[in-house]
Formats: sequence, structure tokens, C-alpha cells
Amino acid sequence: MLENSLLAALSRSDRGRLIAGLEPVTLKFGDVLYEPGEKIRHVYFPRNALVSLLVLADGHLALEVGLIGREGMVGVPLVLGAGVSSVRALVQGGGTALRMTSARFRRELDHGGSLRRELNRYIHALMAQISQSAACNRFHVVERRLARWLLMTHDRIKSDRFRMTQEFLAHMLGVRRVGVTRAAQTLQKRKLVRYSRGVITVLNRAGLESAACRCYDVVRDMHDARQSPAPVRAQRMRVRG
Amino acid sequence: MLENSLLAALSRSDRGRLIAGLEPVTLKFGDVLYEPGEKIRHVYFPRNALVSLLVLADGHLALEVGLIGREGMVGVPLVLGAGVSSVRALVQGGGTALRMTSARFRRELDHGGSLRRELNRYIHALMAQISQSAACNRFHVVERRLARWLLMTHDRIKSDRFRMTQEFLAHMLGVRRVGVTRAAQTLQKRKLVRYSRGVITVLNRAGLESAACRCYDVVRDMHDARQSPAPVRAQRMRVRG
DNA sequence: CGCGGTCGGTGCGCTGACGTACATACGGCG
DNA sequence: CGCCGTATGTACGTCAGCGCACCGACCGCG
Repeated sequence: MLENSLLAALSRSDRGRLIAGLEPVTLKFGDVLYEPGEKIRHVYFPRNALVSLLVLADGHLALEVGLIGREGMVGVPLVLGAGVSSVRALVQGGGTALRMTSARFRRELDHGGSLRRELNRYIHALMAQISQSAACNRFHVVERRLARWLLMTHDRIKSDRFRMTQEFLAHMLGVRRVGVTRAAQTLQKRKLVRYSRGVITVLNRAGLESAACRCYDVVRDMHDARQSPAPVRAQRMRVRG
Repeated sequence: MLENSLLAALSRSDRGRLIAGLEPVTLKFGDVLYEPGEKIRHVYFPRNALVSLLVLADGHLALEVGLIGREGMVGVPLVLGAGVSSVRALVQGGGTALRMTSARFRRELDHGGSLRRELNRYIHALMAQISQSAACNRFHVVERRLARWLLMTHDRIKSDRFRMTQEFLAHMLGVRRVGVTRAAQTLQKRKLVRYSRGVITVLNRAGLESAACRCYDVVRDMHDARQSPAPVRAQRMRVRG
């Protein structure tokens, strides 16, 4: 149950009530949980599953703006009183999650308590993540963005290996597949990762961190800060490289 | 008082209580309301003022992710239980606003009622705006993005004329000043705008709309939908050319 | 009225990414 | 084992935007 850190952060009693309405499900690679403009049927608390939020553009282009794993929840619009998603939610790493129907979730929210408080803090971190991604996509070259993406995924998955074709990655990063090929080659030559036919292995985590832009640190620090209510230092939004 | 549409949407009694704690202030072009990582002292409800949310990158680069005028509020993190902004809030169009101290605002939020509900819906629209901006900055050429930005500003200001140098615009769009020069020239040649030494005049609003990317429509529709609780159509997130 | 600062315009070489098309490599299935 | 589909690699011309440097135009102030 508590692999999900949002659930883990709830008070005992709030968590108990919430869990009563949660149903375990298996999410498969490629499943679409939400489509822009469509009604949200369930909210999801990923355990080891991984979900991408994608903005669709010009009919065929896509860009990932959010990445959600065990640290978060899929279905933020419901918390904000909207019944509809403005982005596509795509399962990017298969695994398990806990889900609840929208109707019940709304009722749980109305009980107040720690649920709403924790979710709000999570939304704040998610907004910072989306904002940072916007700048990152504008200013940083594909190779660094790829490294950042691999790190973020690695953080949210148990294993060093995960399934991920370059074609798929191209959609996440909003570039051509060939662009991913180039960037991935460089990372592989530097022995930071190994990949073959849709499986990527992280070989050198520290090296990958230095290959990524500082956006990675910014977003990670945000989520860390959420979990431990220590005061945040000033000037965290630097974005080098 | 009610030039601000968030305030206008509150119930009579909620609005009355809130207004008792609001203080009118004049915001000047170039004022910085929040700096990343710094504590938020006040929240602001713009009347005719205009505020940009900027992500800072690599020390000297900046990118606008949000634009807030009479339709919104500056200080969203407080609503989400965070005391710190993750972006810079910069006054981009001078004017008046109503403000409240953070401490008092938190207390007002605890009263529940229509305030929290309206703010949540606004945050949802703002998140969609930020997400859309991310894709827009990734995929669309400067000229269309400039047109979009001018339209969004025009929507939030009474007048067809506003103060705005190309240097400043370059920071908003995250490009070089020269890039703005080029794009602005094209728009001027097409008689859509006129500009000179820091003053821009919108000449042909409809023409400007066709010069902008469809991200403009997407974001406008989001905010429209918030104000009137009509059901939102599917497939709004298209982003053409 | 002339000086200085701000604002806008031009030129040039460079590069990261694009679109497209085609070429290899791997692996599972019959 | 050989075939086929999926995944990855290579090639080539094009282009938007970059960094840099400098020019010109306008405005206000002394």
C-alpha cells in the first residue's frame, strides 16, 4: 500500500478511510488513462507504475510536461474541482497502482484533513516541475534533456533496466527519433547507459547526473522539499548547462 | 473592486469578507513581486496590472510560463499550502491591484466557501496554460509566439497600446532581441501592429489572431470555460502551426 | 542644440534540429 | 533456418535561431 509516498504521508485515520476505497490495478505500457477534454473516471496512485503527462500539439506532435510515479498522483484536475484533463496521461512504465473512482474521490476530498493538504503540496511541486520543463525544453540540447529524463525515470522505478524505445522517447522529448539516436549514442559511448531493442540499462548513475542539465536537480529538490517540511533555500531555480 | 474576475465570481458574503482585508496598490512596470525561493509576502488580484511568471535558467536566460491579469491571482503557491514561489513574478504592465498579506490570506482560505473553490478552478486553468506554453515554446516559431503573446496581453489590458520593448519581449519569449526584431517587423509590415521605442499598438486584432498559433485559442478557451461552468468540448488541446 | 542613452535594424558565420529516405541489426516465430 | 517486423543507424540538404558586432534612429536632458 505505502509504496506511494503521497499515501504514506497521510495521517493514519485519513489513510485508512482512503484505502477502503482504493482498488489495485495493473497498468500496462502504452495504456492511455486520460485524453485531453475527456472526463476523468479514476484517479491513480502509482506504486511502481510510471505515467507521463503529454501535451498534444498540431495533431501529431507530443511533449511530456509531467512524469508521475510513486511520489505522486494522476488526476490532479479533480483535486482542483475540474472533471476534465487538459493533457494526455500515458502509461510509460507498466506496473501497479491504486485507483479510486472520481465520485468517491471527490467525497473523500470533502472530508478535509491531511488528504487535501498533502495533495495541494504535491500540486505545487508538480507545477514547478511543469514550469521547469518548459524552460528546459526551450534552452537545453537533446542530449542533456535525455539524460535528465532517464534520471527522473530511474528515480521512480526500482530497477536499473526499463523498457523504452527511441521512438517513444522522441515523443516524450518532442524531437525526432533520429535526434534521440544521436544523443543516446553519445551516452552509450560514454558508458553511462546501454540499450538495445527497446531496453535501456543505467550503467553509471553519477555520470548521467553530470550529463543532465541542472533542471534535474531543481525538480528533485522540489519533491524532496515536499516530503520533508524543512525550509527551502533561496535560489533553487538555477538551470545550468 | 470587481474588475478582477476571480473576486467577481465569489459569493456576496465571501467577497465581502475578503475585500475587508484587501488593500489597493499600484504596481509599476518592472517591479518584482516574487523571486524564486523567496517567501511570499502578499497575494495580488490585478485590476488592470499585468504580471508575468518567469522561470530563470542558466543564470541569465528567462522564459515566461504564465501571464496573469484581471482574470487571475498572483500567489498561487499560498493556495497550495506552500509559502515560497518557484518562479519570478514580474510586473509587465503597470496598473493597479488589490493585495493581502499572506498570513491573512491563509486565514481567509480556511473559511472555505466559494474562495477556495474559485481559486482551485483558476489554478487548473493556469496549469493548462503553463503546459500549453511548454509545447508552444518547443514547437512554434518566434513570429507566431509573439503574436500569441500580444493577443494574451491585449486581452488583459483595456487599451490597444502598451509599453513593451523588444528587449523585454525577448526575455518573455526566451529568444534573442534580434529574433523579436525580425518577427515584429513581419507583423508590422502586415499592418497588424505598429511599434516605436517601447510602445506597441495593436492595429488589426483579427489579423493578429490568424498570425498566432492555436495555443492562443486553447488557453483562452480554458479561461472562458472556468468563468462559465458549461461542459468543455473534447479535443481542445490541438496546437496547430 | 548637441550629447548620451535607449531602442531598433542589419550582417555573418555557425549549429542543433528538422524532414525525408534509406540502410542495417536484432529477435522471435513458423 | 530463414523470414519479417521492429528497432536502430546513416545520410543529406534545409532552416530557425544563436552569438556577436556594429550601425542608425530617436528622445530627453542639460
